[in-house]
Amino acid sequence: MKSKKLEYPFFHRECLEVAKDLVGKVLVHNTPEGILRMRISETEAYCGEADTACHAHKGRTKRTEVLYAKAGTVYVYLCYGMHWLLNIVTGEEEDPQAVLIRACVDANGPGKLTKKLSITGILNNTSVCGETELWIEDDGFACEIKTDKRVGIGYATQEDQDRQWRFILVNE
DNA sequence: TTAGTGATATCC
DNA sequence: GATATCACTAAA
Repeated sequence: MKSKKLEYPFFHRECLEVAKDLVGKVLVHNTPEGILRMRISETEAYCGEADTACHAHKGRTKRTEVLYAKAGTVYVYLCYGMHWLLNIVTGEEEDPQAVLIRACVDANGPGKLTKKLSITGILNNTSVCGETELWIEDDGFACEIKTDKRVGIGYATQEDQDRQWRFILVNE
């Protein structure tokens, strides 16, 4: 099966669905040095203002503005002063849902992932659809996916921390 | 286990 | 203007 670029309709769905479907897909970054490809092995869903773990849960700010954009928009966030975290906006415009790309095969951890792919804040507010330097491909890879609790969100309510909104690739 | 890092949000 | 916080990593 030939690789197929994922377009707007793929992201224009509920973030839990998108997060699950993104596992096993290939993240592609077209840099001046060449094209980098990495298979996504772990994602997390952040489902809007009702989700206390989501950055936008208490309203729109300068930082979370991007989450309100339309599906397929890239949200790159600098965390702890040194790590870029990569998110893809999903769902309806004006509804702050997003999928955090937590890890790829050969890059265990969101900070390492972005370092390997040369992703920085300049990609914030760009899109993964259309003519851009960053996109996601489906190469027909089928895999088993398991769910788990999200991590690193100790500030959220216990209820939200217990949600199984993390999706992990199971390697056979 | 702990330090380090810097943008953002929230408080004066 | 100042401080507290944070979806992390590396080193021990």
